[in-house]
Amino acid sequence: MKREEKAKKILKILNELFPKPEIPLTHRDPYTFLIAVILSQQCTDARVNQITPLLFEKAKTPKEMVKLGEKKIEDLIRPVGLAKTKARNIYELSKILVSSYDSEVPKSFDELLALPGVGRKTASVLVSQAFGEDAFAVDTHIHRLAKRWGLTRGKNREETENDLKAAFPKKTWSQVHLQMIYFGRSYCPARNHNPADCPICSWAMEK
DNA sequence: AACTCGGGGCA
DNA sequence: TGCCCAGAGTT
Repeated sequence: MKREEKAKKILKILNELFPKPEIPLTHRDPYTFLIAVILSQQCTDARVNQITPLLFEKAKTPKEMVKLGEKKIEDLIRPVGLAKTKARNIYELSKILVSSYDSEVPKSFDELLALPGVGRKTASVLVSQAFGEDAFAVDTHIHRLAKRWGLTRGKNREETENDLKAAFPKKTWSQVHLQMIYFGRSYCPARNHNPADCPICSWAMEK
């Protein structure tokens, strides 16, 4: 099957299964979204969702976070793992936002990348999901699906990102990114995956 | 590009 | 208990 044809069929299935994917509440405010994404690093959503209400009740702006202090942050986020590192990053990052960005979250990939605790993945998620830029944030989940669907032969993230961008129309990138994450959770998990039961792998998977 | 790091999940 | 893995940071 030709790539455009395959991508079209995949788009159709994703749109049927996840029409207009809902952006979770925390995503609407860039600062709390950024913090939630950092907390999600190497951690399940369930754990993050359990602690964000408590954290944001205490501090939901950079200024309040700085005031709360590193130690208190660490105590509040303990269940997400890597609490010490994440608390330090969140604290330092919040100080930088206050001092250099007028307490706003910067909107460019490069500025985000320069913040402590923000790497390629977190910066990509921010620009695509909070700031509406057309982007893919390739993490292992996205990578896994792209490989299984034969959309990339890539071994690294960069290559996968380029292949996905080539496969789908630009204005769909951010939405497809979200849909792929939801699809991966429900139909195409990392483990215990049976291609025959997956609405896309069942026909798209190569050999 | 390859390695390190701290910690979660799972056998 | 040990192996694997995600994602940031470092070299």
